[in-house]
Amino acid sequence: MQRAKQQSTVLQALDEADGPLSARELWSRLSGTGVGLATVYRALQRGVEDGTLEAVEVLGGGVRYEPRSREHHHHFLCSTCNHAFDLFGCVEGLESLIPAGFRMTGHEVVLLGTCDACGDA
Amino acid sequence: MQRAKQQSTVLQALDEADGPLSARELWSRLSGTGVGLATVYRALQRGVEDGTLEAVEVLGGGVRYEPRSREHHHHFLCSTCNHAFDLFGCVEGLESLIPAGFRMTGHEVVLLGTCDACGDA
DNA sequence: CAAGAATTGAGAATCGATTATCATTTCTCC
DNA sequence: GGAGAAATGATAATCGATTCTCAATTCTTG
Repeated sequence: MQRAKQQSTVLQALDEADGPLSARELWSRLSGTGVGLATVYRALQRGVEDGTLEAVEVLGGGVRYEPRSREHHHHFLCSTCNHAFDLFGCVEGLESLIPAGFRMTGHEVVLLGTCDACGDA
Repeated sequence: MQRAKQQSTVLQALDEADGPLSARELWSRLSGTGVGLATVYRALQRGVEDGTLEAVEVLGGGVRYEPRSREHHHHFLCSTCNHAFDLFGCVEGLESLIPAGFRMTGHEVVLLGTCDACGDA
């Protein structure tokens, strides 16, 4: 098998995903390419270091990674397949929740439910 | 030390907290009472089983627990002390984010920033 | 107070996720 | 083509969180 290009294979697979992927999710999408799990972790780590990738924590599945190039967005977590999908758009009224004395620097929104594919069943 | 009442000590400490606590956070608040970490886990597990407690995942700190009696609310995570605070109120416009074919059953909102105490520094 | 059941704390064991190691392979630059 | 640097895959080691084990303690019921 071809080597020394495995990391770009990993990053490309992440780019093509419809949401943030965990190391294992990403690895399973690469089965057949011979890429090792260690290489997946290496590619992710390097991506985070050089600012290409961002580590995000959605829910129920540890850390997931996505390209930092994506615009501000949130996620939908399917409780059946446990996959996180990107959602575009944002919400209103967050400021009203902040208690006095607290300073807000960011926010995360996660919608839960069943995705299109899992809802058919 | 007194025994056989340790579990209620644990649950009481959780009731008095201003947000969901992880097993370790809860345990550290009980230092001096002689309660063991295993007992904290036992109390939490039992609480979840009988429906008194709810396990919630906020961000950056694994599973936290809170009494199920609390009304619908969200959380503020202080990036300095890593403590999660309850927030009351909710947000608008969540439905508009859902893609076609997806069904939403719930949502989580986490605001990030610095809390009152940490912001003073 | 006695007997058996339940609770407890300490530490060992387990589990999953991530990182480190190492021999091999591939790449780069001459 | 050759030498040294970098990348790779398999697997061992590590790490933190949680669960399990077990002997000692406490509770309950009479």
